[in-house]
Amino acid sequence: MLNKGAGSARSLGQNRDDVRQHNLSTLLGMIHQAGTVSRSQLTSSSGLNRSTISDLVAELEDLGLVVETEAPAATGVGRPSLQVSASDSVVAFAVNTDVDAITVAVVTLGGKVIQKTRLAIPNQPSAEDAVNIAAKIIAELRQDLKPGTRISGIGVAVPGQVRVSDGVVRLAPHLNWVEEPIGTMLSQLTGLPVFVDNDASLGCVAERIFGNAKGFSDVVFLFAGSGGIGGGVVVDGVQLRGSAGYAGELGHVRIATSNQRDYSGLEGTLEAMVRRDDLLDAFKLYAATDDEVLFEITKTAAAKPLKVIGTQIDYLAIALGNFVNIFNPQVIILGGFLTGLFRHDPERVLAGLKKNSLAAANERVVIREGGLGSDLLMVGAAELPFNALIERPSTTALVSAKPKSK
Amino acid sequence: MLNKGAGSARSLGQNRDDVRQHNLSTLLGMIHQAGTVSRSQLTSSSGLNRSTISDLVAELEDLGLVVETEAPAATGVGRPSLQVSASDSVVAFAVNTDVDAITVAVVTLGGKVIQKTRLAIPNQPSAEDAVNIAAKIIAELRQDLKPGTRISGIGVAVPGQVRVSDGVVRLAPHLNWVEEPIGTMLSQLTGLPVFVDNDASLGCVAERIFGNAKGFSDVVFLFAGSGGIGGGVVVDGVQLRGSAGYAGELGHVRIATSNQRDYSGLEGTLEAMVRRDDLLDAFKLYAATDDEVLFEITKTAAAKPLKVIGTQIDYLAIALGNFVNIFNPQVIILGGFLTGLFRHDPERVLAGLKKNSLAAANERVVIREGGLGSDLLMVGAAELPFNALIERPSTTALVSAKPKSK
DNA sequence: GTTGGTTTGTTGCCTATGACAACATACTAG
DNA sequence: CTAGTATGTTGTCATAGGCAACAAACCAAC
Repeated sequence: MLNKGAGSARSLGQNRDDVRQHNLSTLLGMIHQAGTVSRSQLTSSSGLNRSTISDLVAELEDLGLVVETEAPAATGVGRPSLQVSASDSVVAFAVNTDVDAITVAVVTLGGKVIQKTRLAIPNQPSAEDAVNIAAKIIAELRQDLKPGTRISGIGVAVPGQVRVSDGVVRLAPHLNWVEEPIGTMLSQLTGLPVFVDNDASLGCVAERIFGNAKGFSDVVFLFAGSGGIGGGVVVDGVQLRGSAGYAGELGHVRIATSNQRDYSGLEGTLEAMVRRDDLLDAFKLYAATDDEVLFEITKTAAAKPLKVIGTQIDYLAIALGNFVNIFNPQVIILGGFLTGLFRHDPERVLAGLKKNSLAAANERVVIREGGLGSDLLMVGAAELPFNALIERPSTTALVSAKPKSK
Repeated sequence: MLNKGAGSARSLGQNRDDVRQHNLSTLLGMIHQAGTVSRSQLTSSSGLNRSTISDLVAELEDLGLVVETEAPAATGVGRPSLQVSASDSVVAFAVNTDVDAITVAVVTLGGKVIQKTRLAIPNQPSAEDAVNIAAKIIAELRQDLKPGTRISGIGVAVPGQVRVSDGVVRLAPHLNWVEEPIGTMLSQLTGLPVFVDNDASLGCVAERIFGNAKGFSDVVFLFAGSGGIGGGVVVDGVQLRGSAGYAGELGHVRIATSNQRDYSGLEGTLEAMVRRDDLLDAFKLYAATDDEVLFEITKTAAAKPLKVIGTQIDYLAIALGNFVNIFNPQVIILGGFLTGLFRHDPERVLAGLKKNSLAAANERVVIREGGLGSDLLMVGAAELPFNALIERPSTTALVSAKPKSK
């Protein structure tokens, strides 16, 4: 029942049946991303004929994936176009196994988080504990789902390196997990398809589809929290995964000659030079929520913290310069306390970025804060099972919410 | 007549006609890459039906793009399959505008270099000079083409940052070119479609299709010469280009805290820390061919050069570690004098790579030397017009070799 | 040589699906 | 209420890949 990650099917020969699948997939993807679109919009942006759209949408409706509704507010000349929405009765579970808590959410195909449960955990949970807790919460949430709801699967965001193909966590330093096959474990407990990926990659996915990177084809995403710095990259509209799914480890890119180490033991990396703990030390805070850190970074006027912040901004700018030279993105999304560094002195970040990258590559790049807040990872994780569904709308099996009460 | 670079058509809706185009394109791509394949191989690797392959190949033959021949040496049971080859009468011109010479070649659709002319230039040529010289050589080579030969266009490899979309060289430090629209210029002189790209990116393309990265979907390519260090990346089978075509500037990635600058003025970058001139100094050579440098690096036993070489190896390893963390490639291809550094002490390179990257990401990566030698850039540059042709086999116009002698 | 087995090429027919055109429908504008 | 416009619906058509049957070209064994 364990599923492969969003695969990268190289385009070979194309049977005629594939056309239908491709078009269904494309339409469902558009509807998923937009939440609600009119049929005429689908017609123009897909380039297909009106009658074809009609037929395809009808098939998606038969599959129970989308819902058609009358035009709500009639505006403009001509007959109002029918609105097509992703069905709210198709959902995915999103799981985030963090150091201090396990969060589970129910996300609809339209991208809305309709339920969220966060269970604080005293200490580093073992993989087994984490999976058991997640399975328990999922079972409870599953009871509360409306009748008729169907589940496409479970997406898990893990702060560590994940072999996407089979859902094995290779190394999660903060959780102290090594070679944990949590995909298989969770799949066995729940009977649902499970997909696992790195948390930052999923944050990137979420920002690209529903957040501040929406509509961009080349995106660099950086997120910094208590667990270090993670990254995600979208290249030409596709999430960067690499040959085994470990690509995009932007926090572990070496940018300085230093023996400071990051949480994975690498020297002089972005994660080693830009540390939340160093900020807390400077603020003389010994524990703080992310919001408190953000507030302090933005507002502080004391000399010592300002120096630390300045140093971190400069290192961040070096890393951003590297990423601009490597990826030539349209937009860079910053999340976590990197948002604070950017807010503190945007000009310094931009100046450093320019200094550390080629003029041609940096001339159009824009830096933005992330736009999804606390739902970021939930939305991103849910994309994993949804992607599988969108890739094969007519053949992907959905699981009924309440198997017993048939 | 100027053409856009190998575009990244996001897959929208698909008309039924597109299927035929897609399949023609896929087959022509396979034939181009293989040089010669049997029809049965095409059948199995495309997944299409025998009869469909028959029909498609016939269409490609009608278009004059491929040639079918009887099975040469009958081997194995069963009826021998017809062999399909890329037509030798379809060619592209490849141009490389380097600091000290302009090279022009004629490359066949099968990837063979059938003519090559290298004209040494005393000093940095202006863009205008370079284009005029290239146009002149192209005109001469065009005279010598066999009657019936058709030209798909011109591909130009430039050591600098190129806006691929319209063939403008934004900055080529060694040539001292700024904002030179050489694509348009050369197109006007020759009447042929012109495509321009960065030389290292094209080297990567060449290695991926015909060289030591053949068959890999995730490749990092690094080339070092007298002009500095350039890079190219293949992600999931697709060349990394970025939003405007400047991606893959791997030589300008900052890896050290240093005020040494590279040729583009950036501090502490790979290109700044791994310099050919530093090696020449250590060898007490004041001018040397690439082969001489390679020989010295591999063979030297003197203390001072050994130290320089060791330092450069360590910096190279840091950069490679970064690229492994970022791209999780299957293979890294080294070209130019980086080949020498690798040959000098492969274990040191590999150890440094491991030290500077995550275990999960580096566990399967392989480092190889480039396999194409002096034809590298010619083959790579020719890929630009060929790619345009392969993308649209039935609608891309080919130009006759001798327009006058009609 | 002959026969059987195997693989591939060719041919004619079938089917699925997107395009198209004609018509119906639902809105705005005046 | 009429004209104009944009969209949905329906039936027909054309196209291209699948398929099955047959032919062709090879090998192996006797």
